[in-house]
Amino acid sequence: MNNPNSYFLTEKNTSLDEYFNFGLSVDCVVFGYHEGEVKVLLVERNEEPFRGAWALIGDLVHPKSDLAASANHILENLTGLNGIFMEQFFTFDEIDRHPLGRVVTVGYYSLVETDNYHPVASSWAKSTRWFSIKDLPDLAFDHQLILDKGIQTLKRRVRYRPVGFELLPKKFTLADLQTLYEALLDRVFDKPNFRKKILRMNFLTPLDEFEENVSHRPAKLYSFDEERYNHLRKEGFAFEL
Amino acid sequence: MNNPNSYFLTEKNTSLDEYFNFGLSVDCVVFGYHEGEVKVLLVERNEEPFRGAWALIGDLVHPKSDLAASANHILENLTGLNGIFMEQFFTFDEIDRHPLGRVVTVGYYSLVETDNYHPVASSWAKSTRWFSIKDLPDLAFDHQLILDKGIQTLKRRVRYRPVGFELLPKKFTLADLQTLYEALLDRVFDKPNFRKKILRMNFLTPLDEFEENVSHRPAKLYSFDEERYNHLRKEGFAFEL
DNA sequence: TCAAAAGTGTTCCGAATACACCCATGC
DNA sequence: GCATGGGTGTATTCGGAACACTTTTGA
Repeated sequence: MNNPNSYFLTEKNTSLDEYFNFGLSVDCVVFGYHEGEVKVLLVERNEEPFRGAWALIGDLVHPKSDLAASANHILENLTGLNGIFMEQFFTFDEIDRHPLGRVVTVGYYSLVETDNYHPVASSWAKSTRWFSIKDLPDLAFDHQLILDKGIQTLKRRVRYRPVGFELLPKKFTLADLQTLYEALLDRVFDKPNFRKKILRMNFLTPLDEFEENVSHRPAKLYSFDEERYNHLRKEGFAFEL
Repeated sequence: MNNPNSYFLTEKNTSLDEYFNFGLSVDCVVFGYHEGEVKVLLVERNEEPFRGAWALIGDLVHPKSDLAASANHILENLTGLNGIFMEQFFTFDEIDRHPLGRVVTVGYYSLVETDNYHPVASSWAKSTRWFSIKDLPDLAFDHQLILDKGIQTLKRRVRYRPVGFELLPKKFTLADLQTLYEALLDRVFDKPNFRKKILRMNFLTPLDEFEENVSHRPAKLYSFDEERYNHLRKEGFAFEL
């Protein structure tokens, strides 16, 4: 396959073949939220290279598949959930980033409710574990870099788009939401003001239900108004506060 | 090369070889600004496929090179400028997106001062031309999609980060800056308020120079305070107005 | 002196901030 | 009744929006 008509082979006298030797992979930064902390799902590798090391969930993409399908596949494989929210955030192409060859990897982040998550056994993962993003182990490959960029992306994105829907259970209190935002943005908010601001955005539906078995006044439960929520997801908003 | 230790070859009984058949390319959305309009630089292809069609500036990446280097190379090649501002925005991996094989492309956008730009002859480009983003021709490959995503990225990013530095000449008036923002965000601003808002951000240095040869009161010229500008680039800000 | 665009000041209003206070529940 | 967190109201301040006005130039 030597195609002189290719528009890329400009001044170089090389054959096209030489160019088609890349490997492509996906790496997923799976975020969850539990007990006031933002978590990331990592796997303990059961194979060389980096056997025994913690790593992001990832896989080589087969030329007949694509990134989204591959990412969905491994996520479903590992969490038992499918149709998880997922978004591409960056592509890493350092020449030496992978010991097996020239592998370019595309980073995706996804958001899951940890309550729904049940780890699934897998041949290539010795174990999986949630880590707080404040206390992460050393990672295989350049996964530290990918993870950092993923966290940075999430933190930036949360200011312009709603995120709670994917991370919180169906019913939650305003305090839950506030704690989530505090964890994501790493700061505290004034309770009355947080409430006012969030409620004014109109993407919450107050329910006629309350917390139970708490030794204080039970909090009202809310759910997300999916329509309005998706609208804001597209339009964006500025979460100043 | 059949590596049973690869962590990716999970349940599939395939050899690793099969996976290393991707091509990788870069496509650059080169933005400029001239006479109150945001422009994109396109090339008229001189090679099959899509000979004669307009396309983004792009190239296959050689396995021994990387995305940034390749992008810089073709930009320098085509514009005569190097070290142009450039940022990755999305990766496109549709299976059938390229007629020559499985090519995954990474979109970059860059910002250039059209004043500095001088088109350079190139073997693979019959011609190059600036197009207003409001009046674009049909494009080769899936470049329409890439361009749309690039424009969308720029429009979004301009709200959170300063951009004028790369698009305007060294010295400019506040009206220039306002017109640029109006073109980027596709809306008009109130002059006094725009002024107040921009000046409050402190990234402009007022010069002791003025417009010349205008048939009205000459406007003061400004330049960007590079230090403060880069600081805002990193930190981000919300451009509400 | 007129047109045209630069540049300033002022008023109005809504939203962010800070903080005091009341309410409902378990123990 | 008291500790605990849920939930509300208000006074203050700041910034966005609208708009009227003055200034400086060339023709």
